[in-house]
Amino acid sequence: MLSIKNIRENFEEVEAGLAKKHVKADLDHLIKLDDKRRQLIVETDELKNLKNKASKEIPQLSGQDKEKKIAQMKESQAKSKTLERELEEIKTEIDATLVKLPNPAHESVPEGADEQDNVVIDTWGKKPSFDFKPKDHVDIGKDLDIIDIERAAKVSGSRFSYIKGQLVLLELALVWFALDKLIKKGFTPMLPPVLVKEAAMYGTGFLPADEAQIYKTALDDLYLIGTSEVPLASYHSDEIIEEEKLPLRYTGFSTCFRREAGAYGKDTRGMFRVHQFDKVEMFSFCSPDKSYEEHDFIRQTEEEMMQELGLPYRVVNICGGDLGAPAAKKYDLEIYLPGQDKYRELTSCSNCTDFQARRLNIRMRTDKGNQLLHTLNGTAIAVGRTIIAILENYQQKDGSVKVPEVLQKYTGFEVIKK
RNA sequence: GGAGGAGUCGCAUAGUGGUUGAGUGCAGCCGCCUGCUAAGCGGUUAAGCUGGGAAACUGGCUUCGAGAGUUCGAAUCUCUCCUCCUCCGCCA
Repeated sequence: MLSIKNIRENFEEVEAGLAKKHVKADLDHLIKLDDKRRQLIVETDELKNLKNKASKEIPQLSGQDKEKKIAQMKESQAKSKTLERELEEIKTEIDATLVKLPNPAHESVPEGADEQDNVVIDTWGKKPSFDFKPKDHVDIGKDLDIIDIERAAKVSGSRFSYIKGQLVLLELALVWFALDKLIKKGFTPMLPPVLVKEAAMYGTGFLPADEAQIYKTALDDLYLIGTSEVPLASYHSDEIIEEEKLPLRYTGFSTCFRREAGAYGKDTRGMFRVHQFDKVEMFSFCSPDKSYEEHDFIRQTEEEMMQELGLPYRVVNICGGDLGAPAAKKYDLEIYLPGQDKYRELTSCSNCTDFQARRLNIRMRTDKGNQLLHTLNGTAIAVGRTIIAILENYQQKDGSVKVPEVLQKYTGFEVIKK
């Protein structure tokens, strides 16, 4: 969320940042509303001041003087209530507008309307060459009996999967691999709740923007998280953190749930786009003047993991029109999938600046007073998609799949085979 | 799910309609005292909004789990909700 103060003080910058996201907002109208709000605050505060004084005087008075004063206050309090109601309405209107405005894009974000305009800034690794026709993960999984999508459809519907046998151990190996690395880099591991209250969804900016993507429970006003970013960000809500403790880094491992509404035709084959998957996530609470450094750190960490896993990828700077509401800037790592002969999104990391911090009320204590901090998130390992990438990139002619070397100490085997 | 109890300024507590601009203790910080330490004495320690002022600074308002209500006036009374605790039931 933006603050009205920020809009007043950095009008042109905010306007430009929103324009980059292809969002048009009537900021002039907002400022007019805020003028009215301030004026009403002055008026109601005067009346409240009067009230406070009177409630000290009244007990000292008696008889007619007392009756008179009470009658007088009755009248002025009625007026005060009316003004306060007016003030509430204006505040509600301002907030309703602000909560819908996305975080303005950073100046280093490329211009553009959609995916087509994202900018590839780096490419790593060599696409594997095969002396046979490579299969996609669906066929590999079926042939080795380690992925069962048909039975998942029977039990849960489309876009679900069973992971079986050796692949289960590969998943856990990936999780261990990520956690080992991140703990060394100062991340505190967390197993967060996967059901959260509405406030956590609003606080992180998934509501109201992405309502259609979120599962909601029928009887309990709780939402299933689409990423552990939600409970990790909310962990410190309404807190003030000492500046010396920043950056505070957490890594959350959780199952994630996404409705994938509006993706009906997309990625229907296999488990690339499913309703449920496991993910190791990085999250950082950071001082505002260091957040772009931290963003690079998170991106580099993602790249290191891909390199150690030996998966060819490219880095994409997401353009303004393709950015979500909370992010001021975002990088995606796209992984090469031989089964599709394409680079596909595997991880992404965002600098949300103070957008989530304002909604969640997370500040840092500095010598110069308290101020909102910045929040950043990045995928460490999106397990499902990483499994796809490993199966397709490490497949062999005989139908078996080699285990990337860095994972072998966790799996205890070197090859997945029949 | 049923029955009770509780939520006050970092922690602990006082406070059942009006001198509460929320007191006291502990802890923290600063100073004094002091061979050292301890003790003692004095001061100080929340957040948000808003007005005046170039600024230093200064005035006002709000916040006692959250929201609504009663009242001229609510930490205090009423209602709803949230969280935690105890007991019973059920359960991985």
